[in-house]
Amino acid sequence: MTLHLHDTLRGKKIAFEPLKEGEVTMYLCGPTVYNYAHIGNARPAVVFDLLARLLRRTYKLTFARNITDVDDKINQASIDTGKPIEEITARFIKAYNDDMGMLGVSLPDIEPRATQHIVEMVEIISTLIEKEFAYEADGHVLFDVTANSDYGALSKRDIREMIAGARVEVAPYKRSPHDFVLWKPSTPELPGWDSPWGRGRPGWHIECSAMAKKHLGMTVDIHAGGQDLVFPHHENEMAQSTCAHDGVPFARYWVHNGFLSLDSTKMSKSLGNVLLVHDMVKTIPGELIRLALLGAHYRQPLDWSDAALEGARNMLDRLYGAVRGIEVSAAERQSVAVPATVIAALEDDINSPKALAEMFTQARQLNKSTDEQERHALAAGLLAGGDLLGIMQIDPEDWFSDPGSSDLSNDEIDAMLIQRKDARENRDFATADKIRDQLATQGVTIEDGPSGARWRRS
RNA sequence: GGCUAGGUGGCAGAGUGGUUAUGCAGCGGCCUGCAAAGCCGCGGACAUCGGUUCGAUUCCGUUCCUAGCCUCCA
Repeated sequence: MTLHLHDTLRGKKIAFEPLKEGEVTMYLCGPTVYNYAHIGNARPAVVFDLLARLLRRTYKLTFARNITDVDDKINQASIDTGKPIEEITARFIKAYNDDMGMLGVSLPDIEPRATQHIVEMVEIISTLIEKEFAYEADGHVLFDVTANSDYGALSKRDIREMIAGARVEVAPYKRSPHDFVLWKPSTPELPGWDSPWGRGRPGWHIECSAMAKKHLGMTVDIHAGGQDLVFPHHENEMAQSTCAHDGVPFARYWVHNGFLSLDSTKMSKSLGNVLLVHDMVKTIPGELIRLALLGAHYRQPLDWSDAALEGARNMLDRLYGAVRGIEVSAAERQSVAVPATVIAALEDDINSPKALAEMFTQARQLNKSTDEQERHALAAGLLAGGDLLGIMQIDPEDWFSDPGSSDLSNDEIDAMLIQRKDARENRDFATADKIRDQLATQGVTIEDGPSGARWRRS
């Protein structure tokens, strides 16, 4: 099985072939840095981090994830807080990378910022005007959607129908209601750059076209993002780029992740149900959040809840439980093969739930086996699979003994276990069970095995 | 209203034109001093109504429902 991806433009799953043999370029629409990332923002970061890991196994990958650091919301945040824009963006870029890092998301190869690509944006806009795909009106430069016959292909929309159903008041300077802004004037107090059309700032969509071209070339292999970006953002990017490049395709595969809801409702600030990753990682292990995000297929809707998190914890308990007590060196887990079934599942359009199911199948084989050599090999494979998925990244003992907010220390637990061991050896089961019950009330479970007792927190 | 994606067992969540998902929960058994963990086994599902077919949860169409988009948004 080779990698297959669901391509939004073609509307089906397609065998993946990069433009250049052995090399892949991928562009992901990253954050607008005016606030902390919430759990919904984390989904594409995690999903496409997994895709990047998968691609790096077989290709030389160049992965770009942009930063939108010029935007009305950022301007508003600056006005609201009285802090300079640069201070706000710098702070939230760092927070974003730190928070995503806690979820096992690696940094991309390139992290281009919009404000550092104004020249390239102006260049594309000029080209579009020259080729008569764009026009200047009332200080703005707008893209003329009627000049692009393919407009609407990505989001499967018909411009004529859209015009009929338009709900928004149309700016008077637009020739057609769906023409979108490439460049707009800026006021003296807002960020702005000199351009052939006066001092102004870019529209939202143009940055991705400019940065993708500069860093990855006219055609990227994979363009990724959230489903909500399909229209208008990606539709517009595609229109700009293909028109500026005389029809050269902009992206070979468009992949979009589904939405995340929170307890079956949309996350929104007005409802006050926004979960920030920055806060969550203070009390929840990052890889637990990551696993919960990978628990559903990336294109499916995912409902975030305590139950979902609980389910992920059970899964990690089972996986860690399987490899617990088996020593696998770091060098070994790096060199050993990831189970083929896990790879196959992931190569089938990033089917992470299937991949996890295969991990459990291997875990059961491991639990079943009494042959130490076989157990060791299965554990190593399981850990290698964990490395690919970005889970099982800590020592199993630490996983099961993390004191968290408990006021009972690990040493105290060990001491109680020694007392219990003595009691058991004297066949004083009443005392032994009393100790076990006492620990149970504090969330510690004892597991007696052939090589003595071990414990875990639940 | 339009477009897109969905509706699977108690819950989560894959998949398939005829045979086991997987995890949690439940039931029975093994193991254990008793438990826990683990192992073995069991039950239980494919929204609705039609159609195609020897046979459909899987393909086609209807209806109902849900989510996203159509305006900034992962």
